[in-house]
Amino acid sequence: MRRPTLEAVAARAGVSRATASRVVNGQTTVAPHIRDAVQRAIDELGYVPNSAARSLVTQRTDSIALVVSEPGTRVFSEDPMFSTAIRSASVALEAVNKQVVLMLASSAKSHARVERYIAGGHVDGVMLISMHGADPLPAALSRLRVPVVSYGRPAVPVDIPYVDNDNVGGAEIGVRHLVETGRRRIATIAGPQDMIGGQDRLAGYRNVLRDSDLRSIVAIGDFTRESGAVAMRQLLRDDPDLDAVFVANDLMAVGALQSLRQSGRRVPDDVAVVGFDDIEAAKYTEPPLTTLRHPVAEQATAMVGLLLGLFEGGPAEPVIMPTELVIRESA
Amino acid sequence: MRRPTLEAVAARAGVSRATASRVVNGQTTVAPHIRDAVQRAIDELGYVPNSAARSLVTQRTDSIALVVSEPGTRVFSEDPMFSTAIRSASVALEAVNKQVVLMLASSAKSHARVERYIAGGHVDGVMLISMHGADPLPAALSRLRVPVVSYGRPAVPVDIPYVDNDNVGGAEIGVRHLVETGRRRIATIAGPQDMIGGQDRLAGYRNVLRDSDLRSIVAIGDFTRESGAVAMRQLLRDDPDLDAVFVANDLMAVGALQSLRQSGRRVPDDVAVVGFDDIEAAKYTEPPLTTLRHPVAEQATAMVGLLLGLFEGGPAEPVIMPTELVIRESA
DNA sequence: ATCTCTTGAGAGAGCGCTCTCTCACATACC
DNA sequence: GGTATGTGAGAGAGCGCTCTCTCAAGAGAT
Repeated sequence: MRRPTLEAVAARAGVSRATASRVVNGQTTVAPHIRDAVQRAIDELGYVPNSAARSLVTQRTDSIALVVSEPGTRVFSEDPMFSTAIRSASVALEAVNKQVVLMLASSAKSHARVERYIAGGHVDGVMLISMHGADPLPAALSRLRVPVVSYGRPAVPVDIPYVDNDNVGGAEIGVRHLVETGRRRIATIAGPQDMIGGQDRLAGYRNVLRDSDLRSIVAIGDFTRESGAVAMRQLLRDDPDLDAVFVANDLMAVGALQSLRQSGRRVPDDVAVVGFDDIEAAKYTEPPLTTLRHPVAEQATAMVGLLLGLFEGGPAEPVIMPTELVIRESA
Repeated sequence: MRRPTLEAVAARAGVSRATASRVVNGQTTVAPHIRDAVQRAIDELGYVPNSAARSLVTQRTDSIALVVSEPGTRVFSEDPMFSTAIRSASVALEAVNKQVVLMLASSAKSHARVERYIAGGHVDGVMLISMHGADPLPAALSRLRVPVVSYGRPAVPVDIPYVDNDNVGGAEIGVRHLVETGRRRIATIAGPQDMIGGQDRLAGYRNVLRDSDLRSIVAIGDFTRESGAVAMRQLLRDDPDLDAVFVANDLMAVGALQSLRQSGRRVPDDVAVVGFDDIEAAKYTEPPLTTLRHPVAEQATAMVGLLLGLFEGGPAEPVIMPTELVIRESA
């Protein structure tokens, strides 16, 4: 016993398939009593349209690919930015009845897979989350003439609308806060330099130090807690007298705090720490973390809006969200 | 200019559509030189099969719904268990060329949406993650005769194979560790009692205390950091002399540690703390958290195996994964 | 040389739906 | 009363694919 078809509904209601289709798709050119009869048949049979058949003829799938170009397995699982963005985007898409197809693209092999899948017309549009600079995906997808939007500015200049926060400006605010509270040896733990976020936040740090005639002290991490801990130890070796550190994301800041504790430094008395992202965990560190907040959920929602706009044929401008300093106890 | 069809490939290769289809689907009953000709046509045209047309006739979609019945918005974003499970399941499914359709089911409204979608035959199978006890979804889906597996034992006794860890046993190990290290006033911060994990871990705690003739001191949280902090404050008010607390997940343990710090308690000297899950953050708390580890990634992979087994018609037994005590500094 | 059997390839139906085209009928206008 | 104008409903094509059925050609058996 298979699922009922539109044919069955039409037969039961005593109308043609075309009329049944009209009712299913909410067209208004159906007389009320006929509409009711069809509706009753639908309810009685438990009819649900076959999506494959529908998208075969409409050439739409009502699905959106959410492609996560994850930098590494650890970050995806641990960094709440990802889940928050995925969650918000999902909710926004569900609100307009689009399905979310989640694709993880970590290796070159999976890149090919994603590309093939998108090319296969399985989805109406693509949302790209957080790719590395060398990521060939944005360019490849943009070539496929599929509507694509990106969470975070693509590293390669490619014609894809995106939503991002003001990474440079945010970093400047954070570092300036350290300068203004009297810190003089301000180091930074930067993010990976093949990621736009990593580059921009480092640029913001450098901008402020240059203006203040302070020396820059840089260690590079990869946005994981572990790398933050390692980088902090290295910074302390390089310059034991540093009195502040701007960390490019909160996850690394958590690791940095641990290293500072292990080295006997008091935060913020000996060393002030400023993070970036304002993840939930930032409230629970010892001491609670001063950090830069940006509206991840709103960014994801805006990204959905951008994509929907693309469907309507509208030209889509990049959206930049503001960044705000949240002062807690670490700086 | 639209995408090339099988028709076009066949024409270019000078064969029939049927033969082209045979090559695309890797059937062996095609002479080598014809197969090569078709393959060349495919490459030249950049042909990709239309999935809608294919699944219309095969009645398969090669997609799996990953339904996350999230307890609350915060947990999904913050608890790395979710992202780890989602990630591992995705990877395992991609390995067998199945697509992952991510669906969040938080409200009753979205439950209906999910049910309709599944009923619509959009997917070949369903993986359910972490539902509440009152969740009607497992029963509803099982009624739809769609293959369903669950991450975590369903609260309602329903015929769905699942993968879980030994929550009761794990909790017992954790609490026994506290007893054996001389703690006498052992409280617990339990998880939500409408979740199986919440219930079972509390049951494990109670089992050990009963055997040891110790009094149980219980506060209930909802698996968020915040609720852990609140619950800990409450426990300290109720029984200022408690010397240990077993917390039903690490996220709440992080909150509990903060409350303990704020109340001036030293950990583990005054109060020992044992968590559950061994999330990455557990290594970075002050002090690092003693907790119970279970293999989330492996569980997710096993769940995929379970579902694939269901497709083959195999009867599927529940899989229970072991839990292991990781001793750090908090207990 | 005739018949059977295997192998490779084509013809064509049909999966379930949408949507254009067509037409019957009712209403309005001169 | 005849023509123009709507309006509601049906007929039927066709979306791109798979898969069964059919058949031609060659190999092997008698």
